[in-house]
Amino acid sequence: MSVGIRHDDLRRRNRAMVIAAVRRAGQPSRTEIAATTGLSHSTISAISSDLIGEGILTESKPSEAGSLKRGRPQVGLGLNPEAAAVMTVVLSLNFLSVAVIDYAGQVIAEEQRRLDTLTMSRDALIGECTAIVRRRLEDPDLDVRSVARIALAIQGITDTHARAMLWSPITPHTDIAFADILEDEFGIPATMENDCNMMAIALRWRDPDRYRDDFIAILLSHGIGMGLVLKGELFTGTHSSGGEFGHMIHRPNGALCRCGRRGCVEAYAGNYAIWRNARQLGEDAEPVADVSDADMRALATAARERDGPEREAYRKAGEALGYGLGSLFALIDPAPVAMVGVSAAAFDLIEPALRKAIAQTAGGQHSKSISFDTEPNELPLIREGCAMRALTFVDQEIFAPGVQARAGSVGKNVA
Amino acid sequence: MSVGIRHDDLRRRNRAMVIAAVRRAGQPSRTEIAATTGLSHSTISAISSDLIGEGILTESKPSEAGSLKRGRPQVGLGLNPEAAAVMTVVLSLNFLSVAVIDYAGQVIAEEQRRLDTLTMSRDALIGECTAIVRRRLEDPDLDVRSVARIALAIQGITDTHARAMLWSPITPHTDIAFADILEDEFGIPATMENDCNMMAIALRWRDPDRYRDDFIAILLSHGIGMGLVLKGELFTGTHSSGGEFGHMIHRPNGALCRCGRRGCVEAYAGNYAIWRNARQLGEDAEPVADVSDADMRALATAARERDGPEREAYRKAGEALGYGLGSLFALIDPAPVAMVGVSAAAFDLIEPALRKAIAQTAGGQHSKSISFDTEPNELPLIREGCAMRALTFVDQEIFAPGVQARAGSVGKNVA
DNA sequence: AGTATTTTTTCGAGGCTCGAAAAAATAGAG
DNA sequence: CTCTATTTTTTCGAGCCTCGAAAAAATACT
Repeated sequence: MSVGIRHDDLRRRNRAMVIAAVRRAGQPSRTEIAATTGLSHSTISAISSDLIGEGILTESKPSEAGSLKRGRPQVGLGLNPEAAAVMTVVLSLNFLSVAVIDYAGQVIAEEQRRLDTLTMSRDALIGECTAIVRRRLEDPDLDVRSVARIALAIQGITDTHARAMLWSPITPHTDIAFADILEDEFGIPATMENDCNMMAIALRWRDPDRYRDDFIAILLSHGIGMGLVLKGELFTGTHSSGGEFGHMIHRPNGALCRCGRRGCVEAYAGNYAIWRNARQLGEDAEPVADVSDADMRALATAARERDGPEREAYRKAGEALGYGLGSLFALIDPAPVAMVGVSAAAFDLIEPALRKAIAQTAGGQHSKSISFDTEPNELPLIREGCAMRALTFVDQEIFAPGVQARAGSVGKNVA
Repeated sequence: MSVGIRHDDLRRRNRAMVIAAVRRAGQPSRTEIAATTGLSHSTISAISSDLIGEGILTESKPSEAGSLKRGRPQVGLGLNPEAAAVMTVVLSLNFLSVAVIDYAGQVIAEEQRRLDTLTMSRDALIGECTAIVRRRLEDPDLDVRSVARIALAIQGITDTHARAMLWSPITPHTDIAFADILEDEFGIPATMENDCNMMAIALRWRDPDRYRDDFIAILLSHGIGMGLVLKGELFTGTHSSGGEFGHMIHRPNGALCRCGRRGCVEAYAGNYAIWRNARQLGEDAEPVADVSDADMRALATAARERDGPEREAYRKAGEALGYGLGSLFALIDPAPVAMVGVSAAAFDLIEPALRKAIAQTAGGQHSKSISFDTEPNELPLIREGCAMRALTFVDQEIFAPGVQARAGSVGKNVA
């Protein structure tokens, strides 16, 4: 059950709030912070004075040259880039990418590597990850005083506590406790996140007007993934990262899915499924391991040129996505959707069937008003999401510590 | 965005916590409350002294005669039944039921009425509701000093803010702002809740060990409804009460649903659907308006006796529920399920097909371990849920007031 | 140079929680 | 029957925290 609020929690929470306000607003003045947080000027003054003294925030002279106003000019508060750094590690099919990011959110170093994730041994996969992290940490060019947090992201299922990868399509191995492994190796707190959840977080930071309290990010890639923000919080399953939209059942006993089951949404809308249908291989055909982005783009071009099996394949994908979204909307009500990944570039081919299908569901009552946005490139989004997740952890747990972790409502998934 | 914590919020929150602890635990001593809330004995002493002085709590001599312990005996704290009262109004098909409940949760008066909800005019329906509430409020036998809150529940869809019924199967009329109507009429704060959500809340109070942080209540009745608790909070849609499990799509373009669409779970598992299949009327047959509980029980008996269309109808219902649950579990991970309503009494007929279907979904990976519980009688559950919801509102908003409602995380759905 | 205006800091007041110690209330020992 | 050990509850002063009001700071306008 929820736990009492101690007197000392007060300061901690309000510190966290000031830091969060600065991270969101960019260069807010103390007065602006007071307005958005609802705290008094005196309190904000005291807290920001502390934070500046601790090197967490910095004062920056009025950024705008056009200071037309009369009185004492506002002085903006900004995040001190040198207060800390975080590292992101994104592990995707045959590709490993890390970045070091300063406290203000700027990338200060990165490194990428191709690897054969599908055939690598478990130890080799882990070894590559730790090695690349070590290289970045030991880079003498980089004055990385303090990497305070590492956030990993992987396609697939992670556990609720963001400690381990439970299953992933990019490797045959399961249950790898990446967070613990990195923490043991480097002594830096780490979390293991789901890629689509990070996409959702990144969208929220990129465009808070459009993606605020309720929205959906769907990854249209080899598999189908989803990141869901509801009521301002990242939605996760009770045991796992959850939100396995791609494995909702579209047609009982339908097409063969990569997961071994039948009729999943992914078995109609994943790249391999579109490929399979376009090649007319039949719904029982074994899913191929990978379809290159170039091949997918060729498929889309063919579908746009003539009415053939390619176009029909995209129609089926749209239908599956539409019915799936309709079922999802029956549960959560409609919300803006961002389509991310290679096939988002072919959304023109998918959309008509999708809208037709969704209109036939209870959740799609006002299907006209549901807005879709597309973003073909998922990797930058995932990286940004990881960075923001790691940075907000630092904001809260390192720069505003003091609340003992108790049973109950600990660790809200604030997106 | 979230708002700063003011100094005076502290006391309010801790007051609310003490009240909540007493409501949960029954007759806890101050020492026990200190232990569960994590606050110091001094604080608990001060707060409970206030609350007793205000007539909200009462001291009760050591309830247990067997006070074997050595030192000063604990004195239990209880809710003062006279501190307030709440009223519940449950509106279901052809039936209206109200109850007055004291602050300690005991029913002190009730009244029930049959009506023909399907054919009544809008005004007549509203009139019946206000009339029955007025009779209870004006009852001279009852010393109802202060009904502090009214909670209504109805089958169907309500809005997120618990103000209005948006749509309900029990009446052709839509968008009735029951909460506002009652508030205007009687000047008592009211909310309009979804029946299945109230079931979920009641289950949590009845059996907190089984139904704690994550569970599902499914109403198997004429229609199919769902109440969902995730991470300790009632799950609602972004605009409506949400959780329209019955209208997730089971088979695209499948059986005709009462909602006018095709292939919804309800079109296979609702009473009318089981009836239709048992009578072999075909999937396009118009759903009947009502099937009596007696008829449903007869159907179940027939299905148990011989392998015929009745048994097949229950099998199809199980299959639809199983695939639906599988899709749901793909999103939220498996959780304990309570089946409520007439057809829960026929769960033996439903379960085999349900388990078989769920085992074929991604969400049902460990389908063996998913536990189902049945409760044939929904009405008492709904009433209890309403009562607890209204009482916790009183706990928080009347007896621990002081936090201004701002934009942001206001009104958590604590189940 | 003086005044108006806006932002930020300072300072005392009032609250809240906490820990330690005292007070209260009982069971058991002699 | 008295005294001691034990447990619960209250009391009290200390230490923080936030707040409002007033002062100080920094600029534009006249």
